[in-house]
Amino acid sequence: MAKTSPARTCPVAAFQKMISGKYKLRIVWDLKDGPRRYGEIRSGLLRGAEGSAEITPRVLSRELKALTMSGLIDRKDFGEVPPKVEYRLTRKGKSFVPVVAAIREWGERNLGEPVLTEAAE
Amino acid sequence: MAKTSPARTCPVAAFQKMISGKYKLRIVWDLKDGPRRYGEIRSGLLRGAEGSAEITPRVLSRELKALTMSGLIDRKDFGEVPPKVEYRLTRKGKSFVPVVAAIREWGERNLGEPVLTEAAE
DNA sequence: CAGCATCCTGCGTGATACTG
DNA sequence: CAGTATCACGCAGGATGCTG
Repeated sequence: MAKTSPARTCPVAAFQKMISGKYKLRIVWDLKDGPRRYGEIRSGLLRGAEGSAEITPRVLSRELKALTMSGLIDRKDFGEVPPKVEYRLTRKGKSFVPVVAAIREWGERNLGEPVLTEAAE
Repeated sequence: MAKTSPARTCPVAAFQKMISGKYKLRIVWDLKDGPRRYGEIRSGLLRGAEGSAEITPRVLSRELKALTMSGLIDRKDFGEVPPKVEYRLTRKGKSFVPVVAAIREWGERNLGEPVLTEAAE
């Protein structure tokens, strides 16, 4: 459906869809320091979260696959046993890091504290 | 800082939670130009989306309430009939606009095109 | 006009178990 | 180690109808 439709799927909506999922953003952030293996990502996510119990392989796998299909990360399978797979940011993924950084920065400044609504209530 | 704060609810996770919902980001973006009435927001969201059919009052209402409770927007009820309610960004909400801007900018640059996964790297 | 009440459905996510 | 398969469930979110 090429369509002539000029209505460009609202970038924000597309973004929402791309990062939908509880771990995608954190995975990207985790990979900014370099390639990581499946298990490392998993452990990393666990360390970062105090609330999450465990990330099931099914979920993590899905997130990674989605990120790969979004073109943010790249999967490198070393083949052979024992299995070794590394995930790394693509160029697109790297270009996305600053955005995540902005999000984190803002979040740290405004979400760390218990919502101090300056005039609310 | 109450708590020992070793595991600070990951800002990214908090962010995700805050903007969870299909319209929150777009509502914030819409309000950056100034206060808007309920109906205006609704129409605005419809214009911006080519895919969304209609936003049900139930959903929009919920999003607005959530944003209000997050401290991003402020609800001003003019009372009296006919009902007139305006929503506007709080200081916190305004500080969030640049982040959304970054998201949009990145999205426009990278999500408008059909994912050209650069094989090379 | 700006909502709320009710019903219904798909999907994201967690738990558990198994495999190459 | 790095996944896949199956089951189950909560909840976001759409449809409809009603109200102050």
